[in-house]
Formats: sequence, structure tokens, C-alpha cells
Amino acid sequence: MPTPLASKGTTRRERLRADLIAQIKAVAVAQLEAAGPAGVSLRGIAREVGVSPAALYGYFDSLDDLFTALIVDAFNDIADAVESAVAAQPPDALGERLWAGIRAYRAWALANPSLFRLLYFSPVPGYEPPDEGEALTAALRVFVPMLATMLEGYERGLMKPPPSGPHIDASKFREYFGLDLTPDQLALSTKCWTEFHGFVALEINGHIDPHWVDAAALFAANVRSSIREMGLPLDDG
Amino acid sequence: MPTPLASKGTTRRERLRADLIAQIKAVAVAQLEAAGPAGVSLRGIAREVGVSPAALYGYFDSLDDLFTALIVDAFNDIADAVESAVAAQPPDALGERLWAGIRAYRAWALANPSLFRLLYFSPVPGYEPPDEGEALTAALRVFVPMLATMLEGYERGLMKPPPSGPHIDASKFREYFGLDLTPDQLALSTKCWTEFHGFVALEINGHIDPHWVDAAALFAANVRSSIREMGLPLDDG
DNA sequence: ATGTAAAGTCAACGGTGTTCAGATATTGTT
DNA sequence: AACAATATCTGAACACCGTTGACTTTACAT
Repeated sequence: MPTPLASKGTTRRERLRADLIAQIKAVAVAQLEAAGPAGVSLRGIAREVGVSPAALYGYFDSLDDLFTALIVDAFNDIADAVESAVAAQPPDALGERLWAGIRAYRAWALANPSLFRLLYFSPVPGYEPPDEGEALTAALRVFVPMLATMLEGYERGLMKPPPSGPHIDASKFREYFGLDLTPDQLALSTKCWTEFHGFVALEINGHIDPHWVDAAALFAANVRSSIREMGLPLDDG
Repeated sequence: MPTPLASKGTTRRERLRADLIAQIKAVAVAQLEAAGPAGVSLRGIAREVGVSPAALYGYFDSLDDLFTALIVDAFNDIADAVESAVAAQPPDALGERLWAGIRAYRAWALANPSLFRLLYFSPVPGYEPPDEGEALTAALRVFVPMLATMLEGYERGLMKPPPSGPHIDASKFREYFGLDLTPDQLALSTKCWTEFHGFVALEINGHIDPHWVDAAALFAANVRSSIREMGLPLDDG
């Protein structure tokens, strides 16, 4: 009686296959968080899983393929985190919703630094993130809840006019995201995005020195003030 | 008569050594920009330089050591670019000075994407950036001109009060940077830093889709509006 | 029970970083 | 000019890597 890991499917073969795939991914993530991108190797995984290196090629076409699978899972994971954090806030507290999503974003990054780097800084030797397919759609999922919140803010007339000009092709954007924002709204949204992502990017890569910076407090202060600057209501100080 | 590359020093040995070191670095950078971090290999460099792989160990202790040297050079290079861009503006045009530095920062990143990734996203297999030594001091150099500009803005009373609280240990900061900013000023400076770095980080890693975003225009609009929000004067629109 | 297809093994190829003994070339001194 | 010292380079070797192909074993369906 094998331990049920991700036992989906009917036949015994399918169950074993799904379990082994899950185990391979788990070992890969463990090695990634333990020793960085260089520390994850097919042979190492095979050794840990108790199988010959060549056997893994029955589950993933290549090491890059395995990384892609890891990336898709991670994108969906952080997207779930952001989504549920936003959903946990009252529907009308738009500022709180956005802040909750952003906070969940940072929290996930701090909890899974190597995976976060994998998602946004392509740190894998020779790996190029696919520009289409489920990896892209999963990547977009992360920002949909926050964009939707901002969109609602725009529709309620809460948010200030963005700085300037039509630097964004809104129809192309809509094609990908399925959200109907004007170019100006997109510009402001992008500004918000670059700000909190920029902070997390610096923090994750060790460029915000904890010796002289209280990162969590500074992140909260900066992002919350930006949210207020956009015009979304936010409680307390 | 060998081609003079970086011929410094008096004796023939020293000149040859300096030249070869420069050549090794040049080949490494070329391979880095051509094929990414995975494309740079000691054996490949040795092949191109026309020397046995083992010979390189007379110049660098390891591949990591070579990367560290590349990183130090690159930090100094981007610091030079930012410094001269700031210095090229009129001393009193503080907003223009800051904007020029930030623009130079982005321009250098776009011109040397692989090196920029090397600096800020440690994408080298197993490489961990040293937390002390010349790599750190070179890294700090990058932001000194921009911080100094903001500091002058504070001293002239131009800039608005930062959002809030003492999230930063200013004395520790002064110890490293030699600049005397209050915690509140540092908080606002960090906000500016995270914003433009965040934009460049997204752009360099391919997350700002040129299909629907005019990155240069959006960058200018967002950053310039932030500079104005801080209180620094800036010409035209 | 048997044929078929999936899954796993083994060995090999070409690549990598790194080490070390030995050969070679340059230097400073006699 | 010859020699000893020393810096430098080479060649072979080790251990690891991703990937492939031929072969064997296992599980399923009829």
C-alpha cells in the first residue's frame, strides 16, 4: 500500500505516475530552496527519488521542462495566495483589498525566495521562460485580482487621473487580461505594480540591508501611501 | 609586438598578465551577453583565449571568482554612467539631475541586460554575492550621486515630508554611504529607488510586454511624476 | 495466459569545474 | 652568458552534469 501523494485518476498506473510526478517536483523544489538553482540536478533528483536518471525522461522532456512545470505551479500558488487574500477583505474596502493582495504577494516571495526568483528573474542556467502557453496565463493570474480592484476604483470614480499620455495599448491588454482598463488607468496601475514589485525584488535579492532598514514597516508605509495617492480609501495609519 | 590591451605596470610579465586578465574578462562578458550565464564556461573562455583551461586558475581562483571580478567592474561601470549623467546637468536643476541619473541607470541596464541581471538578480548557478569587500562598496557607488541630489533637495527645504515613521537606522546608513540623511528622508529616497528599480527590473526580465506598453515613455512619465511628487523641480511635461 | 505498451535500467557520449604533477618559459642574479 | 628561482602553462585525470539509445522488466487489457 503506497503512500497516497497526489493520487488522482482511476488506474493504478495513473495514480503511481501522478504520485511520482508530485514527488519529483517536491524534491526539485526542496533542492532549489536548499541549494539554489545550481543545486537542482536531474541526477540528484533521481538519486533522492530512488530511480535511474534516465527514468525521469518518461515524466519530463528535459530539465528545462521540469523547471517550466515548477514555474507554472508556483505562479498558480502565488496567484491563489493573492486571490484569497483579496477576497478575504470586505468587497467595498478597495484600498484594503489591494493592500491585502500586495502584502500576500510579498509574503509569498519571502516564504519562497528561490521560487520567486525563478518566476521573475529567470535565474536558471540557459532557461528562457516561454512567451505563451499555460506559464503565461498563470503569470497573468497573479495580477488579475489587484487589477480588478483598481478597475473597480476607477469605475467608482475614486482614483485620481494618471500622470500622462497613451503609452499603453489597452486593446492588446484586454486581449490578454480580459479587463477593460483605459491606457491612463493602465499607466497608473503599472506604476503601482513597479513600486511594490521593485521593493520585493530588492528585498529578495538582498539589496535592502536589514541592518538599517525595517523592511516590513517601510514596505507598508511606502505601498500604503501609494495606494492612498492613487485615491483608494485605506484605514488607520 | 602584442596588441596593448590594458598594458599597465612596468615589467613585461605584469603587462602580459594585465592584458590577459582583461582579455579573459572581455571574453567572459561577451559570452555572458551572447548566451546568458549558462553560456559562460571556463573551458569555453580558455578555448577562445587560446590557453588551457587550467591556466586560467593562475588568474582567478575559480569561476565564481571571475564572476565577482565581472560584477565589481560592472558596478563601477554603471556607477560611472550615473555619476557623469548627474554631473552633466546644471548644479541647481535638482530634478533634472536626479532624472538624468535614473535615466542613465535604465539606459545602462538596457545596454547590458545580462550584466545588470548579474548585479541585481544573482542569476549565476550557485553564486552568492559577497556581503563585504569591494563588490559592496562598488554597489553603493551607484546610488551615491542620486542620494546626494536628494539630500541637497532636503537641505534646500524643497522636498515634502515623507509618509511616516523611523523605519531606517540613519547612523548605520551614514556609516556605509557617508551621507547624512534622516530616517524620514531615507524612507522617501528608498521609495523612489524601489520605483525606478522596480520598473527596470520588470523590463529587463521581460515582464513589460512591448506589445502593449511604450516602456520608455511610461518610465519617463512615472519616474518624472514621482520626482515632482517628492518636491524636486523638473522642467516641461 | 498472453501480447502489448508503458516504465525502468544500463552504458555511453560529450560537456562541465577543478586539481595536480610535470614541463616550459621568463626573470633576476651571478 | 649561464644559472637558479619563479612564475606560468600543459596534459591527464576525477567527479559531476544532461541527454540518448538499446535492452529488459513490469503492469495492463484482452
